[in-house]
Amino acid sequence: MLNEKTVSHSVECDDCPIRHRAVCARCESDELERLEEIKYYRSFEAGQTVIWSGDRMDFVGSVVSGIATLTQTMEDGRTQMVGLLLPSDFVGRPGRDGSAYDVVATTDLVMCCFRKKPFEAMMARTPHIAHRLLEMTLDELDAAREWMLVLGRKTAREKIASLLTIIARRDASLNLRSSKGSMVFDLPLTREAMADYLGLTLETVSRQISALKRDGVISLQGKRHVTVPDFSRLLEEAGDDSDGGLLA
Amino acid sequence: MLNEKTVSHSVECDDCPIRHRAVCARCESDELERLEEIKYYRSFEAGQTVIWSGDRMDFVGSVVSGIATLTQTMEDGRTQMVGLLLPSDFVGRPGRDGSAYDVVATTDLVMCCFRKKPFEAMMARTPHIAHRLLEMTLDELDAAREWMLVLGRKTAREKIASLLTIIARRDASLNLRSSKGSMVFDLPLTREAMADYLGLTLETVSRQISALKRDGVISLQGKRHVTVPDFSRLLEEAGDDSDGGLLA
DNA sequence: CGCAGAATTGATACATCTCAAGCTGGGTGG
DNA sequence: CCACCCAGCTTGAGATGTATCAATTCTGCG
Repeated sequence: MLNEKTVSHSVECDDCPIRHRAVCARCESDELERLEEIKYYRSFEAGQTVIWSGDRMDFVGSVVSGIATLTQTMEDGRTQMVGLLLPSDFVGRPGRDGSAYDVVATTDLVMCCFRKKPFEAMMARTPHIAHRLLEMTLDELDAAREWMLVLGRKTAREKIASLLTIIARRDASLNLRSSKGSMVFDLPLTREAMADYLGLTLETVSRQISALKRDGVISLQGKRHVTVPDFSRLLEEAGDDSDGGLLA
Repeated sequence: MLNEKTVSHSVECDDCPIRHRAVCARCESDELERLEEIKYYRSFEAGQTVIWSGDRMDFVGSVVSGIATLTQTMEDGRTQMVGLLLPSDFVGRPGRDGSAYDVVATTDLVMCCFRKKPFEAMMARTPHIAHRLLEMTLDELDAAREWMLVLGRKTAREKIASLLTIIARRDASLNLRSSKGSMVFDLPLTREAMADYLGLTLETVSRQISALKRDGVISLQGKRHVTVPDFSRLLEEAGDDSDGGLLA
């Protein structure tokens, strides 16, 4: 069942789709060359677990393409998603051996990996990498705190709307199509995964999506393809104050 | 009403209570000297707001003594605490101008501050600081994700128990008294602040504390002083699997 | 002493969960 | 090519945990 592959054919960093967003974004060409020497690719199929919580983790890496999730699970099975990893996001923690979370590929996934030791050594003498990693970590911390507000204080309907705005925004920033108000995108998550993200049950997720559809806030083509006729309306539903920056 | 003071008398870094835990922990003595030149102290009274969300923030700093909270507020007043700042914790984000959160002193508070520009410059040429800040940020991110599980999936009783374990642990790691199973500490938060931390109402917090008292999980002397006769029992109530590391 | 902020307790309302039944659509084997 | 199957999803009815509204009771302090 383990269909993970280590891809050996080398891809040039210069042609890499996440060249300017990932942990290597600030690297000069000579630094990139050294990274190129120690990097390797791994691919995973949709549904595969990349790392188990508690497992020893001897590598770090960036998502090149596809989507993965970070989840925590309690003994009795309750699970909470704590992170959604999109292309350019970083996985792993320099200076720690085990993973604190399960990392699961929700779509087919390609990662650009480094064994931890060489990466740490590289980081120690390459401030560009350390600084970029700090910046990315601070962004993730902000996102996590934003999410704490969603989890702690928003209603089910607001939670769904919040998730939709986030996916819509991320999608827009990747694909650069902001067709004036009307946005279209695919949900990369099952209802159950959305529930785990939002601290809800999948039934409640389904009901609230139906409700938003009934109220004309969104429309669906199939179960995953979403159209948002009026983004500011969606923002209102999410309880977000600012209608600010479509492409923040 | 603004009773904040800038304390001018200089305190030696060598004698600083957070010397070995704060962002400066890894600094050599020459680096410390340069930090000493640009640092200044500010104190705040209990209840005072240190920074308003959205405000321009021209400094960063560390909590030297006292406790502060990081909170987010929605238009309609719903509030979620997203961070609890104890001595040695860092406030502010290099590379960003405004604060995303309200920072409020819940007790009298002393902070060791740096104007942002000089600090950023210092950071750029002092890897010890940048690395320590990365490490601290990663720790905060882990804590935030842990908290997402609490907010999203735990019951009110488990939330209270979780908060108590966290406070107990932090208190123990500061004061180094682990009198074999029986732990004693003060709650640094009002019921309302606890509610804001846990995504509950203050009434529910009060009820669950009463329930834990009734069930012998904790006992109270006054409203703030807590005794935990059996810490592992409290951990069970929190829904945490491991009874692991009292002083992790 | 008496006031004010903090906390407790009670009664009821309501949002979300739980349990259960059906639906839908895409893939597979006969 | 059709029938079936199954994961993913939707919808319903009832149970339950927490919020809400309201009334007291503490506790420290001027």
